[in-house]
Amino acid sequence: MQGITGHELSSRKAEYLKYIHMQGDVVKTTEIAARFSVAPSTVTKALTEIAKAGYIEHTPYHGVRLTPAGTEYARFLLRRHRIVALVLSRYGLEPDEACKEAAKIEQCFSKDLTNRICSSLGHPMMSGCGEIEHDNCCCPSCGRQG
Amino acid sequence: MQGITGHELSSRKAEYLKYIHMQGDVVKTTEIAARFSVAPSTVTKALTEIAKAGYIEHTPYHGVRLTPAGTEYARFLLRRHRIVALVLSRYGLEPDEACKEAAKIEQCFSKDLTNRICSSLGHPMMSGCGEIEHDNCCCPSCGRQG
DNA sequence: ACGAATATTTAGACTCACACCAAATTCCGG
DNA sequence: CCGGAATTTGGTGTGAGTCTAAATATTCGT
Repeated sequence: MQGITGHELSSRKAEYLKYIHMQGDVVKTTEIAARFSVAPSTVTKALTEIAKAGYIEHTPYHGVRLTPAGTEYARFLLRRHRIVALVLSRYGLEPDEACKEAAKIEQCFSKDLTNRICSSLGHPMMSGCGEIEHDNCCCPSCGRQG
Repeated sequence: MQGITGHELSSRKAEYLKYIHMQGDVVKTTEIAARFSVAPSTVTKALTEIAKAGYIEHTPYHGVRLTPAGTEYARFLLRRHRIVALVLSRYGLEPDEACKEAAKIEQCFSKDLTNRICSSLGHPMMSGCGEIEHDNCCCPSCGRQG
C-alpha cells in the first residue's frame, strides 16, 4: 500500500483488474473478453502482463485469481473510482452520470491526489457508486485503517 | 465551439497548442522543441498533424500560427485547465499544486463535463491559475458569452 | 474413455501516438 | 552568394491495445 502510485497498470489493465476483483475468486478469460467486448486473445495477453506485475495468478486454461497485492490494488482502484464519482456528484452530476464520467477520468488520478481529496472530504463512507472502503486509504492524516 | 468534445487532439498535441496560444502570433519549431525538451523533428511531425486538423497554419520553415478554430480550441483548453485547477483547489491543494495536478488530469475532461462543472461553480472568473475566460463557454445554461 | 465441441493460448500482424537519429533541404545574415 | 543554423524528411523503435488464424488444452456427452 505504501508503494502504490496509481499508475502501475495501464487504464485498460486496471479495468480488467477491477472486474476480476468484483467477480471474486477465479475469473475466466472468456468472461472478461465478453464483458469488455474484445477478443479472448487480447485478454490473455493483458492477463499475462498483469500476472507479471504480480497482481494476479494466472493458471493457463484455468483462469485468474487476485494475489494479495492485486486485491489491495483493486481496492484502491475501487476507492478511487468512488471518490472521483463522489466529487463529480458534487458538481451536479446524477449518481449514474457521475459513475460513468468517473470511469473516464479516474485513471488520471494518482493515489496521492485521490488520498488528498478523500481526506478533504472527510473520508466519506458512501458515493453514488457504492460504499467506500478505507482499508487501504492510508491518507497520511487518516485515522481509518480498516 | 459547438463541435468540440475536448478529445480532438491527443494530450501532447493539446499541450503544444496551448503553448502556441500562450506565445501568440508566430511560433517556431525550435521554440516548441526547447520548451518540451523533444527533438525538433518530433515537433514538426506533431505540427503537421495539428495543421491537418485545422487548428494551426503551418508555413514550412517559418513557424505556425493559430487559425480561428485553433484559437477557439486553445481557449477551451485553457479554460478547462483553470476549471480543473479550481476544482482541485477546493480539495485542499495550494494554487501551484492544483495547477500541476490539473495539468496531469485535465486531458480526461470532456468539454461537456468541463461545462457542467463550470456551470455548477457559477462560471467563476478566477482560478489559482489565472483568469477564466468564458468566451467559448457555451454551457447550455450559461449567460456569459464573451 | 473417446471424440467432438468449447475454451484458451500462441504467433504474427496492424494501428496509433510518441520519440529519436541522420540526411536532405531551406533560410538568412555577413 | 555562401555557409551555418533551422527545419523537414525519411526511416526506426517502443509501448499499449487490438485482431485473426492456428495450435493446444479442457470438458462433456455417450
